Amino acid sequence: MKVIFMGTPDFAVPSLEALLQHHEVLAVVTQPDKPRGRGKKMAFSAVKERALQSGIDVLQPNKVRESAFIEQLKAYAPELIAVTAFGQILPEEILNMPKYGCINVHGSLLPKYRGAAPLQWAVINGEKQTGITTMYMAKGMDTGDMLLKESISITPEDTYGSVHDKMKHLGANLLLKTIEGLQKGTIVPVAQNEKEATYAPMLTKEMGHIDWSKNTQQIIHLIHGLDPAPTAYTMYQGEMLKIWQAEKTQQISGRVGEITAIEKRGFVVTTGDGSMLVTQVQAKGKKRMGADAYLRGNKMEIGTILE
RNA sequence: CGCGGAGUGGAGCAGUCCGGUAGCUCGUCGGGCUCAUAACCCGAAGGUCACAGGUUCAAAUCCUGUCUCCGCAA
Repeated sequence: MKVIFMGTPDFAVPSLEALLQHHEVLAVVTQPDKPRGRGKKMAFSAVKERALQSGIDVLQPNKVRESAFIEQLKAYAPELIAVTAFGQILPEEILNMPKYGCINVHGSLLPKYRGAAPLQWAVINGEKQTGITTMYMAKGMDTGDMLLKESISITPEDTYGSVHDKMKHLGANLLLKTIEGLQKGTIVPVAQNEKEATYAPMLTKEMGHIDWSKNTQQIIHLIHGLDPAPTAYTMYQGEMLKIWQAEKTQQISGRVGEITAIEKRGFVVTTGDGSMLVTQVQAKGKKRMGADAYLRGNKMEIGTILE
């Protein structure tokens, strides 16, 4: 099938690769290059990098709703537009353009977790299961009729990063199955139950600021859900200290956020419902390291309050 | 040229301002104590102080350049 693919980050790359193998990719649409990283160098999106490798046309409109871009798209005469984590809202003119429609690969079991950060929120909320849903795109945010769905379990050790890596491949596979089903006419679109809809808004840095009055388990879910970015952190002696790993441990009485013990593997902090052993951290300007290593060069005082 | 921090035995750090025998907390190895131990005691090994030049009687430390890593901001 003649397809145009829209996507931007690493999550979308497997979807593009799947299409390259099984369909005719007319062009790839991705976000404009932006200065990124240390030294403000211009960087291509992950999808653009991959598209260039295969010599596919790359379109990078600032706004997809500009008429010039829409005309450009029309000229390709796509039969279907596939979208995975693109980052821009498509106007109706584009949604109605291809014969097989515009389909989206979304990282949750819709109608749960509509929005920008479904994977992170599923982990933060301690969900035991999540998945990929493919759907027809509609005007609203992730409100279109659902096509196929496949679930995957979230283990207690899973982080946003690990779920992300599993899901991006699941998404690519489901995208292929969906296109195949649409061609054969074997898929029956199902409307989403609006009453069950929930939202997963974009994450902010501030969300990573740990509230020690929360339960240990909630804090651990937050740490996992924000790993590898934007990362959970606490304030120690006025500096940001990122917390990468922690586990529930035997309770030691203390005030919320107080460091109550220094152990072999890390330090113990009082939470809203008990104590938590922090085992991996990262100080400003330093690498991520085991809390035991951190403690060798940075003596923490028992009784210090983390904020 | 966006701002900033850092490269010192296997790990994390001190020492750098005010040049002059490389230190701390761990780990490792050997021995001891112990019913036993991740605990304790004694001892040992292990470092071209990121790299390249320069200044000096003498450089981890001062000067110049390079490489790498990291935080912030985007």
